[in-house]
Amino acid sequence: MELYREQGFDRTTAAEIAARAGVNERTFFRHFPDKREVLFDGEADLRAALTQAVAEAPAPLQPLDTLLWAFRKAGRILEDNRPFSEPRLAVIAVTPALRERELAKHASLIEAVAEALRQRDVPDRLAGLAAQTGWAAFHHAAQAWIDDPARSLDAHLSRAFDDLRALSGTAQEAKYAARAD
Amino acid sequence: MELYREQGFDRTTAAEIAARAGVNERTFFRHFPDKREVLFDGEADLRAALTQAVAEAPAPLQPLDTLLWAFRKAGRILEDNRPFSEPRLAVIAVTPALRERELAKHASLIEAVAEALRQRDVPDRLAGLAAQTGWAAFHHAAQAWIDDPARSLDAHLSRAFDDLRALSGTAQEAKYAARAD
DNA sequence: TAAGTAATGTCAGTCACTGGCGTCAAGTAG
DNA sequence: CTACTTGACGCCAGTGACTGACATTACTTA
Repeated sequence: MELYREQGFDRTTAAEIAARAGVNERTFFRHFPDKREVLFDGEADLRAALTQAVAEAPAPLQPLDTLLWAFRKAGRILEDNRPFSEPRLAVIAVTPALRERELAKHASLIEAVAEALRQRDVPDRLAGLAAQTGWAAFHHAAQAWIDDPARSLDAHLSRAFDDLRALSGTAQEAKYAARAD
Repeated sequence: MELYREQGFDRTTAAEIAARAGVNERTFFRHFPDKREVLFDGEADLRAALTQAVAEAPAPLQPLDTLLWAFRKAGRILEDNRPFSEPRLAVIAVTPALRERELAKHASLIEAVAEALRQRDVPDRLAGLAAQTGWAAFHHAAQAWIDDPARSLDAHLSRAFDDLRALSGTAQEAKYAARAD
């Protein structure tokens, strides 16, 4: 992170990172499959938290409500990690190669969430769609929360999921949801 | 494509591709920024078709209906290109590096669609969410269409968007939508 | 403490990609 | 028709991400 922030991702070599960490370059590549992966280490935690939260959600909830519940719960990880994830996201945002990897990670998380939904007897076809849709809302909320930390992540989540529902509703509902911030 | 299909993406070098095309390796990299990009050349066409279709959609439509309309229209490009895109997708599917790039392309298309929606006065916050959500449905439909070409792409699209609506509906609606295939 | 195992260092090699430079072909102005 | 520009291509050398093979060191455990 230090190096990536100082000189940018593209201009820091794997050898530099290894040196800064006090190890050999070869050793670096034994810990991380590639240069990008360094920034996506906590992903396993988030995945575990998410799938577990989906599994633990109250039984009678609808797919999207299940996801909202799960995202609220897993969101605490984000809130706790904000000091770390903020510079991290800044680096990712300005590096196309890292954005690609981020999207791949998200896709993998979405698939895990979809699978967790299927375990809850959400119909197969709906599970994938619900996971992607819910994730989109989650992602929007997280982005809004980064830009505007004054509100809680939960508040941003509620709004994003309301927007989602408004999308499938009537014109009036959609416009209403848009007007109320 | 020949080489990627014969020996896989990872095991074909840029030099081989260049040789097969009868040019120098350096020339290859002057035409494509990198090895992956070769498989994503038609993207500009799809983007143009999509944004134009969104712009041309009947005025009174809701965001998601606008997208359904646009995807139907742009879907013809897919139908016409099926012989090309089928082996292409097969190669992408088995190569993580290519899947990453595909996700990046999709993200870029989604952003273009979102922008097209904003041009139609879809509220800012809703546009991004609608684009991602609609794209998810489109993608599911396209995938289903690849797996089951018996039905038309339009039919798959209708079903996917119905699923989408069912997600925001009541439990009964969702289960009903799932039962009807 | 000795044997075994896992982590690290060293070295050489492959390959994607880049900058610099010379060549050659196709205009284009005069 | 000629001089001049422009653009596509080939050639060469270099950087840097990774990888495999093997030696070495650190750590466990009997």
